[in-house]
Amino acid sequence: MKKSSLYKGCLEPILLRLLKDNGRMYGYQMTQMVKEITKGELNITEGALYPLLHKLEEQGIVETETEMNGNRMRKYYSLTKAGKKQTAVAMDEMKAFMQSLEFIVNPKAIIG
Amino acid sequence: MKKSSLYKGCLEPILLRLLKDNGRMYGYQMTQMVKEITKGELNITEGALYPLLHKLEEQGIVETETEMNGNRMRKYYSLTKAGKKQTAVAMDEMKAFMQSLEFIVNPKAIIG
DNA sequence: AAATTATGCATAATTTTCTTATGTATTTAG
DNA sequence: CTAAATACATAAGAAAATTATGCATAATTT
Repeated sequence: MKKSSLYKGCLEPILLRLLKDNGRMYGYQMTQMVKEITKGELNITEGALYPLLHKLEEQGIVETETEMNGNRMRKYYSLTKAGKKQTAVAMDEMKAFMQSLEFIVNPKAIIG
Repeated sequence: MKKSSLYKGCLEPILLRLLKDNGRMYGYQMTQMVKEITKGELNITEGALYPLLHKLEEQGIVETETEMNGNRMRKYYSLTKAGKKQTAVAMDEMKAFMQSLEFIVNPKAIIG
């Protein structure tokens, strides 16, 4: 098993958390921030990131603004009103998920 | 996003933890125990469980003994020596994974 | 000055991992 | 006596990632 396979399925809540905390971010920035926060544990690949961001935009969860930084394009993403509601739900689900997996890292938790 | 998608990639460490703690288990028993531990949060489907168990056996991580319980078959799985080593590694990875995702459920953790 | 790395987006092909559906068979509960 | 639970297995399909590829500019290294 690849270590990275653990993150499968968690990318969406990760992105929602970033946008919730930082308001407005562009894709590359998200990859760098996650790398920093997780101390290199998680490196989001572009092939996973961009298609997901596009899906979230289609679903009306995020909206975009494209800006030029010198000659380079940046596409900024931010949560819509609906996206903020969805994020709250996702955070609750994530919390429940983490708690239900506690027994793996701390098996004694199920005894006491 | 389906709630259950969060668990993607986590099934293998879950099974390894169960076998580590309980020594010897059969498939159906694993599904029931996980359902109980997670208070119904996680229901392992047979289509995910059995193929994975077979893969782990091929890889020499688990070994099996088939027993008859009345007229019904039970296929018991237990960790091999190599499987125990692999489990220790997997538990460490799982711990790192959970910690690196802490910021999602508890964003203030990255400040203090 | 040239080459490499970093920044920044995007998509296609493939793989991994799961869900859903199907199949077989015995036991228990209503 | 029928439905649900127990117990295994596999195939078809979907979901979500990795890997590979492509384009382009900026900064850094050699």
